[in-house]
Amino acid sequence: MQIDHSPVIVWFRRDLRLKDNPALFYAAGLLRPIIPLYIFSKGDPWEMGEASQWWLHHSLLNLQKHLKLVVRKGSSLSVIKELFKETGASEIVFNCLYDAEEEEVLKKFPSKAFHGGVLFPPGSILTKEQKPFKVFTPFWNACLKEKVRDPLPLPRKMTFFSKKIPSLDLTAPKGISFQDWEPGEDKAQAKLVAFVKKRAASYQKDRDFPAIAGGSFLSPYLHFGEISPCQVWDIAHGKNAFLRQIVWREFAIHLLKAFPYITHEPFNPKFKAFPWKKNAKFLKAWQEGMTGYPIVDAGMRQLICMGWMHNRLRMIVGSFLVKDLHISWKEGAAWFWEKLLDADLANNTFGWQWVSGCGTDAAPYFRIFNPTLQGEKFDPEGEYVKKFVPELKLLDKKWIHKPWLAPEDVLAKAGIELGKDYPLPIVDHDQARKEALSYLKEIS
DNA sequence: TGAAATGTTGGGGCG
DNA sequence: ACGCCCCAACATTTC
Repeated sequence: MQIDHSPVIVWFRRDLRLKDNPALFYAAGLLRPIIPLYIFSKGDPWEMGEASQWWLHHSLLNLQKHLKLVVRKGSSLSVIKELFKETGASEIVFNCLYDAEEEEVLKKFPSKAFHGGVLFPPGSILTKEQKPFKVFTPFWNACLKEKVRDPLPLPRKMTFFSKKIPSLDLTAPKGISFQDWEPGEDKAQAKLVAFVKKRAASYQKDRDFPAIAGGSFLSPYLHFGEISPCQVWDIAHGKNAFLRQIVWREFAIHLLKAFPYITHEPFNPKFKAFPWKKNAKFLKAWQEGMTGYPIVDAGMRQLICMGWMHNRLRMIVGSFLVKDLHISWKEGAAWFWEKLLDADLANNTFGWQWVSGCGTDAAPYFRIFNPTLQGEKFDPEGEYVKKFVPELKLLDKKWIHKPWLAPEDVLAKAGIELGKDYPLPIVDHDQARKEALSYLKEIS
């Protein structure tokens, strides 16, 4: 019998790990030379934002330590075609992202796709009527009834294609760096273990308070596949408050697969008529964290300096953009896409449609966050605000979430002149809220 | 994973 | 002691 020694291409995308990587595990099991490939895909309509590019760069460097990664640039289809020709490869394998590109690859090349990045393949969790779930809780309950696959170990033996073939050098994106983060599979694993051991038990209690490091900080690792949801499920078994969040991610992925248009259109068609405002000045103030509402500004500034924002703040700043400034959720989604290390098309789209009330299982439109009350409830000491809005550092906690109401002498003592050291509110929340509610009436 | 507006109740001040 | 009123505290409805 003739033994097949032709190489097999493992196409890495957002599964930048060795453990629990079904495509890689399969390829290793073939006992044929592996060509690990990464493509900087040109012409991608969702090209990565600057923060994500930084993360990706470091993740690829990390992956390169363990594999002979071939790095190319171009359209994925032509790069793959070229590589088949150059190497005599007989097959390409990958983990699905459920995008249009991979469907083309499946059609055009001998290939095999795996569901390495999800708990369950999109389309496999359905209602009794065999339709996608549109409400989270029933989806969650349905997931709990299913068995999540066990994580795969490291492939025991991998042989890499030995012939030298062209590969681009990785170059760091310029002028950007985040010290709070360490990309890489090992770090992801360590973070998960530390979280489950030390903080998962108090997650439910702590998760809403941005001054407390109550979360897992796994989102960028999950986005780039340095850790898989199955690994999380396995280790965090039974920690349901936390696992719910993993299932929100799953829910968003399944929804985007079922309704791909939601990246650019509201799921609820009534919202097509919403009179969104174009206001460059307000948008800029929001982006820079200069709205005059301390909790909003703290969140927006955390995003810029950390490439990440606390979940509670994502809701608050989202609500503010959409319901106080009346600017479209798409502008918010675009800014998050640019600035988040964990920017994820499914999560980002879902989150923004949720907060603006036009999505599936969305917050009802009239559920409008009051930035002052949210601040007082979830950052009662003002620690979070003071960390990211240092010009308010000396202000008493009584006024920290509403400096425009503070008496003159209190402001003077804290060294703050409103309108100079820190902005006055760019809109009046109460009035903006009423305006938003009247727009709702118009469209419903 | 909200908050404002409106309704209800009950304690206490006061004539 | 009694009724009246005020309003805080809580509950319900509405957006």
